[in-house]
Amino acid sequence: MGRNIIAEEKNIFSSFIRDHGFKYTAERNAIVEAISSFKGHFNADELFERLKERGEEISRATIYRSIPLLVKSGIIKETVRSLERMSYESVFGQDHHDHLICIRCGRLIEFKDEKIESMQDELCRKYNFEPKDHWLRIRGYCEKCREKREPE
Amino acid sequence: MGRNIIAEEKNIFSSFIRDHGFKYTAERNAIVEAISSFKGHFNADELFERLKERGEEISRATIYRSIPLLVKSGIIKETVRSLERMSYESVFGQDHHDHLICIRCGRLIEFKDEKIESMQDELCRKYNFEPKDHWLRIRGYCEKCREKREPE
DNA sequence: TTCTATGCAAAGTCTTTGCATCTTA
DNA sequence: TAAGATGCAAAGACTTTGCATAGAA
Repeated sequence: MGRNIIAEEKNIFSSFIRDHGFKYTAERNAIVEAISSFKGHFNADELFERLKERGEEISRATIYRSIPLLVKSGIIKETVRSLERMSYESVFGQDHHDHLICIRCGRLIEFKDEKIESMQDELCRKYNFEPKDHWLRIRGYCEKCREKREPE
Repeated sequence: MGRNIIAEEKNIFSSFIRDHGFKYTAERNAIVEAISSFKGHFNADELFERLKERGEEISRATIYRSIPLLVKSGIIKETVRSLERMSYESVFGQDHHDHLICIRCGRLIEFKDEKIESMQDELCRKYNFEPKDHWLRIRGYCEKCREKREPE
């Protein structure tokens, strides 16, 4: 992986673990590395499989137990959960983006809009709220589906 | 229930059903009525219980089978409850709003920002996307928690 | 009458948990 | 050595599905 963020992620996670009196195990280390190898979203099962590909047989129980820690440490965050299962993405090393989701064909269009983001910041100031993360999904009909729109 | 939207919801749903060659059953009617009685979010189980309270014993299978139809007909939409199970809300009879969510104390601040919404519309035009609905969540620290911030 | 809907129970999918064993600090 | 962590397998929570029967159009 070309991302040199791995070191940062490892640092953050291992500090988090130790600061809370937990233990930084080989499994947890492998999990952070595997997470860093994802470019986009992943779910618990995909993480399990990725670890397997990398020769690390870590039980699903451990994966599931590690996810809340990863989220709390700040290196991953929850992402879209439409009809699908919960999925996650790295907080570092990726451009933030939001989603347009087509109701009909399920197509997912990623976008990033600076103007919307700066208005969000402005809104937060109004509420004296310190934003850490945000999540915008717009559901509707994509270009291709606008015409032929009918329930499947 | 004070909402006189029930008639509208029933109309929309029954039209949807009949337009697609399905059948408008007593169960489906009871389900629309129960949905109209919710003020906010609800999930499949809460819908089941609400029906029971109203003296309608409708099987969970039927509830689950009806939800996609309700969504497609446009009278309810998915909403978000973070780590919890999927939940829904009525499309009518409620003000749309988005959320600021405090990471520390869980406080939920509702807001509506016309400027952000109109920029979303503009963005959709750029992608030739026809928006039907959107969700914006901003996670961070609320006024009260900004100072005393510490991981739980 | 025909085609769809319902309920039941069984099966599925995803996630969590108890417990014995192993590991980190 | 003590407090945690892991893996396994079993249990849970939520949702979907096959099938026989009931019901709407």
